[in-house]
Amino acid sequence: MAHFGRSGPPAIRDSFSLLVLNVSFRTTANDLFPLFDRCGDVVDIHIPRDRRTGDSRGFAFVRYKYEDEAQRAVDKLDGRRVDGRDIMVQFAKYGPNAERIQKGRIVEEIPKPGGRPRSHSPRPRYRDDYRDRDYRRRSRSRSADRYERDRPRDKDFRRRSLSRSVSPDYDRRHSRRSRSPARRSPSRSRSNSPRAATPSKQGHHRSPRSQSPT
DNA sequence: GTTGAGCGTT
Repeated sequence: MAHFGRSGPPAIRDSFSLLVLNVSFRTTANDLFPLFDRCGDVVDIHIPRDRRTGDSRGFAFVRYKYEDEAQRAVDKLDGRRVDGRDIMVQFAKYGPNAERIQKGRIVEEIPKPGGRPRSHSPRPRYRDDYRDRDYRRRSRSRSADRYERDRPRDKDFRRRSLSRSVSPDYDRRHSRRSRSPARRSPSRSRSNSPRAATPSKQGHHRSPRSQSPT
């Protein structure tokens, strides 16, 4: 019943795949079940989720028993407002079973048990195309934008950064032993760095006594 | 806490 995608797709011999788009990210299969179930017998509902976060991608797949019900749902639930968003119901075109789907009708051939052809498998070679599933960049949103940022490829840069960190550190310790350890503005120590100090901070200083007690 | 064109099994 409400356990969709738990034990995999049940009896997909004859079913119609419907694609529901424009659904809210919070919408779940259980939320669409009562809605689509009213249009007919829903065989199964699957909502693709992200492997990283696990959140819904914003669309779901609904399988009906008959095309009549599927078509009805497309005409009835299509444009329906769900969770505050207008969903779009349409027949699934692509998918793992799309090759065997005709207008939404899954004409999957059932392998006959015991009747295994010993001659030669119709598969010349194994399907190593699994890697081809590079999972197209569907997340063209904030997530992608953030990752699109220029990443530091220069490893030397990182190393140099580390080395540079050591120099001032040594100077600071040395200076501390030689000079007065206390009462030393951090900004002054910074000036000791081999690199030219940036006097850009010498604008104007406000009174330190902002809240002086009376 | 956010986002929004499309096509699916963790």
